[in-house]
Amino acid sequence: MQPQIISNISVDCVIFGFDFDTKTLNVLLIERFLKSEESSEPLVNDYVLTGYHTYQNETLDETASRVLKELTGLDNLYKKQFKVFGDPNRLMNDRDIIWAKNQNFNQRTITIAYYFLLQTHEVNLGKTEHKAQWFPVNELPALGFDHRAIINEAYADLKEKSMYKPIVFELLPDKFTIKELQDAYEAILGTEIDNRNFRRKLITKKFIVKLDEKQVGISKKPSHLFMFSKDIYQKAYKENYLINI
Amino acid sequence: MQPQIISNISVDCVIFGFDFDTKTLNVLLIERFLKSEESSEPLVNDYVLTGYHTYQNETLDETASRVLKELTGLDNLYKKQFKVFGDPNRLMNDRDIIWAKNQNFNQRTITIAYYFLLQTHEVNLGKTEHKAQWFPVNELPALGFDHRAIINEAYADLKEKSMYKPIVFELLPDKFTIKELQDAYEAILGTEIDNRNFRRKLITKKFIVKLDEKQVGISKKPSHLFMFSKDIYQKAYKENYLINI
DNA sequence: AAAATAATAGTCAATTTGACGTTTATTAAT
DNA sequence: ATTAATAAACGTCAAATTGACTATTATTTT
Repeated sequence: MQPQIISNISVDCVIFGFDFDTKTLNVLLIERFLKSEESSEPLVNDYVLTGYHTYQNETLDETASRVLKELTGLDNLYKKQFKVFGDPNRLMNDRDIIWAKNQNFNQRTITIAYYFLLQTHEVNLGKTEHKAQWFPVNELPALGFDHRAIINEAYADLKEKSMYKPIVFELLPDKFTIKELQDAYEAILGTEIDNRNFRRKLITKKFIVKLDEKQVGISKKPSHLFMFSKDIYQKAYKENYLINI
Repeated sequence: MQPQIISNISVDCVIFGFDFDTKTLNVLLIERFLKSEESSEPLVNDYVLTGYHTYQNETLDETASRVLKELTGLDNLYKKQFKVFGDPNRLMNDRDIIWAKNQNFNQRTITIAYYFLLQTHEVNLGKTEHKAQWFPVNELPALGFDHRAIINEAYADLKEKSMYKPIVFELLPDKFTIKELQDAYEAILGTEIDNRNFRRKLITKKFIVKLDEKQVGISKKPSHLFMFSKDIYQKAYKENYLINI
């Protein structure tokens, strides 16, 4: 027996992935496609976030994790419930109306939006039954519902948090180079950062731990690997109540 | 005809008020009282946040503003939708169960939590029909539902934001002294701040504008009044993309 | 006129920033 | 085996900011 869904409440997930090759921050979207029965011409052909309704016996966090796992197979990623989207007129454009009719829903639905952070290469796109695809957050395709607004708010939240919290590390592997860290910051913030000042600033942080390892398998001078120590960070954070407006 | 409510969705409001006399950050709570029909002894006697269900044709932001206005008569305050509380077992303790029976609701309800910022003296407590009262955020009374958790999360969010955003000004009048500003920071952060360094740091900010006015009606040396210029702040902010982890 | 008190200004060494130029370790090419 | 190419990594210096303090000033009340 299927668990019962709450029909007017859903969770939508903005899955952010940092792509090391293109050095861009990307969003994972799934295709929404519907073609006319008569003309076989596409009525709806755009992209949406992954999401689903909450089950009666499930927390919202659990819904988000379930939805993520169904699409990516992944667990235990950084997860942030950042905003609720529940305007009475969330479904406004023609494609949404066609889609809603086809799927037989017409109720006002409130969606709790989450975002997740990972590296694009962690996801095996071939595996999922949905047609899922990465898009740079600055080059999004046509999107259904209010999903463009949801992505933009998620991105704004991530951008802001990245400036004062050690959240970038969630987009990187455990072992990373300072250059990769800088690339991630530049992708998120959309700015260039002076490499020498960036290095100096980050390397002096006690919670950025230098490992006895270097990169392998690259041409040119291989760089040192570092890791982020959550423990050291949290200890240091407690003393440090500074106003920085 | 009454607008129709969405029975499984509500909004709860954490109303933060800064009290200039006690220099504390307070929360406005309303009494929840129910007495036994036989014994006339109180079955439920604690406090809760103000809140209500969303109407079908209303945005969540509108619900929050409506609920605020009903209790305080106020409009146009700083408002932040900060988190959703929707666990299947939100209503757990005995008092909640008695209350729920009495009010005839037993459905899983998801509540969207907001917080508002103001000065305690802006609210005329006598005017409201509810028994409403201010409590210091660190000395909360017995609370119904999961409202203690909601307040704590709101407070954590406010604390964090106050460290990197000019949000304290929402707790102060338009014209304020540097001492009042410091008091507000100390109340929020729960720390003492060196007065001389604080003054120096804040006065040098271009968006803290010194007025040609002094305090009136106080003994001792009257202090200068300042205001916060949102315009200047926003202009300066755009250039300033700094990592501060 | 003096006492009391809160506001406000100032000092100095230590640290952090911003804006640059230089050296070093590695691989690929000769 | 030497050299060219390239990205990593280190260094400099003046300016600005911080942290931890002491001192002065403008008011009102006595």
